[in-house]
Amino acid sequence: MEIYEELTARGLIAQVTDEKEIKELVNNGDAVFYIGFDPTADSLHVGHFMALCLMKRLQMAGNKPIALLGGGTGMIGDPSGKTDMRKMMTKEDIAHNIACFQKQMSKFIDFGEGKARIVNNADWLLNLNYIELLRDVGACFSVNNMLRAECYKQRMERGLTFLEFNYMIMQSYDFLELYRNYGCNMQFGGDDQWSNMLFGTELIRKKLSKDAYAMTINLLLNSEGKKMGKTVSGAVWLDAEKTSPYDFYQYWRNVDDADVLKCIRMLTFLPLEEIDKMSEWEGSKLNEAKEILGYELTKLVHSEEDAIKAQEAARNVFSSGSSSNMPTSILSEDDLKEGNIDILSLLVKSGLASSRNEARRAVEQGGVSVDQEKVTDPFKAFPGELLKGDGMVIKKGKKNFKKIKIC
RNA sequence: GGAUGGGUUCCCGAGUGGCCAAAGGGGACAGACUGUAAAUCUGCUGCAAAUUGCUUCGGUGGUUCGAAUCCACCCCCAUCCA
Repeated sequence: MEIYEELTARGLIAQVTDEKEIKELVNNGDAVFYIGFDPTADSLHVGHFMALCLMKRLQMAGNKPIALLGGGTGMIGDPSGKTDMRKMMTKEDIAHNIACFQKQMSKFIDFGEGKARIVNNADWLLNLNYIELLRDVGACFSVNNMLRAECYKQRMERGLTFLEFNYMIMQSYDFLELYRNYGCNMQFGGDDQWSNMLFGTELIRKKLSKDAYAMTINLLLNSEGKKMGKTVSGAVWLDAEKTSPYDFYQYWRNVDDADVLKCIRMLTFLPLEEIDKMSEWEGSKLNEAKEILGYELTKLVHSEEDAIKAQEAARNVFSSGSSSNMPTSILSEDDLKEGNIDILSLLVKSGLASSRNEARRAVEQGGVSVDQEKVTDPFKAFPGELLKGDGMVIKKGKKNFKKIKIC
């Protein structure tokens, strides 16, 4: 199966400007394509991961990827798909985020000589002259057309600043610039980027009378139509410091039944035949598919070792209650009061509860146990001795475990 | 610049002098049921402490025994007019 067909079969492709041309380019390995990454945080997240996978798949098929870091566009902020104005980032933030992105990306993509490229649009955007730019490319944009673009519709209701309105122009200019300098003939991006990308191809046509192509990938949505990779506390990060491999594994281990297969298909590199077999699985058998999903992704993002550890920790905790590889909190003697520690402090210090009130609630509602024994008295205290050596295991709710030790 | 309507707890949204830590819904959390799923039902949802105290309703001042609520000024958002 050729690469384009595989991408389609995995449900990745959303929209393309010219299917026939793109199929040919990509399958022959003739595409020089770019994907833009806006440095809005100091770590990549699952959404970026999809883009990186796509990059990798296409690279393996002989195409040349360019990762474009938005050091310049980041100064503006993309309004697409956002309901509110973005917070403006400082130059320092952006530079820091870019450095973090670069590091993480090189884990996935081989940026060796002639294989792939990483560029920063700050290099050409920051020194643009306003009047020159207006005369040069501003004349190629019809405001009427821009306002019709889907990505602005929502913002027309809630407010859109001129700053953000210009994002599309900058992104189009990027494409033009990459076409000129690196022969970049294709742009990929999330489906929410579609209109921005179209304007880029149009700009190239107007300025250079050349054809360039655009293709979007489906956003990873769950069965309720919400973006995946988000939790209440924020995104699921690829950085182990921000989302531990265990939590990362657990996120995927816990996806809805309805979403497992889609995730496996879109995010993992497992062969399609194997995935097709799984689609027969039903009921609790799907739990196996979830394990596979968690394992595969943790392996890709972190390492095989982390994946094994996370899987074992999860299995131990949920079946046998054994505590090996369990996430651990280390306390110090200072956390003890007269040699003891009370249950509420344990919950708070281990991070299982964010306040003593919350901890109290959990205890009172029967949701807490220590070393397999339910604790219902919020004043219960434990001697510090128990924390020495192997420590003790504290559980809040069904899925939150922590081993606690002292040293 | 002018007119009008707004800014309430994680979100939406009620509250127009004391009975307000603030209705209702959503979400989150906990319990039951399960498969670490979904749906459903129940509890719970500012912080700390055993009957209490403290902080919160865009900001700053003021009136009052008492302010989310009244007054003044300011900031922000939306709509219409320029």
